[in-house]
Amino acid sequence: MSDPPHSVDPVQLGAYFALVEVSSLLRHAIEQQLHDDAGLTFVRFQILRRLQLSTTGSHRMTDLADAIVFSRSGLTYQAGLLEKDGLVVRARSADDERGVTISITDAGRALVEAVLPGHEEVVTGMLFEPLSREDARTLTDLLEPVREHMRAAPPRSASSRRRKGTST
Amino acid sequence: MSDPPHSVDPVQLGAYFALVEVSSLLRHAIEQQLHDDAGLTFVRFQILRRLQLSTTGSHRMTDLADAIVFSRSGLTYQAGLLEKDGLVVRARSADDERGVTISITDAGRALVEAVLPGHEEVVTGMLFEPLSREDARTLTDLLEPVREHMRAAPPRSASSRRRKGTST
DNA sequence: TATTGTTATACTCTATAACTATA
DNA sequence: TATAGTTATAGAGTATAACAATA
Repeated sequence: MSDPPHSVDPVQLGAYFALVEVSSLLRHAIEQQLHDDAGLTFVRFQILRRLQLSTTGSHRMTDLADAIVFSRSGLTYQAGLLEKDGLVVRARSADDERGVTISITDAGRALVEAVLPGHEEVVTGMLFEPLSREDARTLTDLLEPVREHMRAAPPRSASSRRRKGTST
Repeated sequence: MSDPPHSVDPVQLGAYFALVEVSSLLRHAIEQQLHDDAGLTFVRFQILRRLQLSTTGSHRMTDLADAIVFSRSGLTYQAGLLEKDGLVVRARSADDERGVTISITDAGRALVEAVLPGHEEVVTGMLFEPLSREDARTLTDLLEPVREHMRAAPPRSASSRRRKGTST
């Protein structure tokens, strides 16, 4: 019972548990702050933030879905909510008539700007209070390769469609 | 426009983004593996794992809810599902007649044991492939204080029973 | 009176499959 | 035929508030 065939590195296990717990607690706190301050969910905030960080303020729907690990229909749903509030706009892509380009509006930018301070306050207070700046850098250095590694493996939102009816 | 009143440490910001993205991607992958291999959600798996790790194989409901950052009603719901499948049992606490003690069953332990290898495979493959053992230890060393710090702050989910040392 | 856990409810979110249109 | 996005649908999960029982 306590000696299963799979010998796990306890160090890894500890890191994994800590990561899960920390991100879970952080996520909860963020979710609440965003909700209270701007009526935003974390998902919608992420969408807005991604758009805002983009040079063009725009993204292709599928790309965005991939970036946030979402099904396309899920993104359509969230985009609909954001659009209804005037925070984003959708339009057919210029280069590809099949595509849809979602763009952040001025109101969207303003909202992000308005929430950011409180958002960062939560993040700073919860995540970085016990960490030095150097620690933060170390954390990034550790997680950045992991992120790239995870992104390299393609759990794409589009792949689900491909693997499905493709008996051909 | 590029000089808002809130000056954020870009290093911290990077660490935060990386953490969010990594944990999100990891969570998705885990969720899928647990579902495919055992029909478990991440939340239910966490409940079982917590119980299994406990010396007694048991926990008080509220304690468990706190541990997993859940509302008590949410835990009641999940516990109901687990109990229906014979993976846990609930009984009135011996010392406190108001309380309920939830315990993992043999079937529950067996299921956890059965899923663990695949689970760890996912975690190892996604999270630790780009990390050395030393990196993993560093990661833990960074996140452990954060976890404790977060735990020290009053959890929002437990607001209804927040009278710890406050007021009165 | 405060706390524990459950219930009832209402709501949000997510994924799947079918559908339209473009490539 | 394959891809991009939407829609319809259906199910799961969560929190809140009211409630019963115990401290």
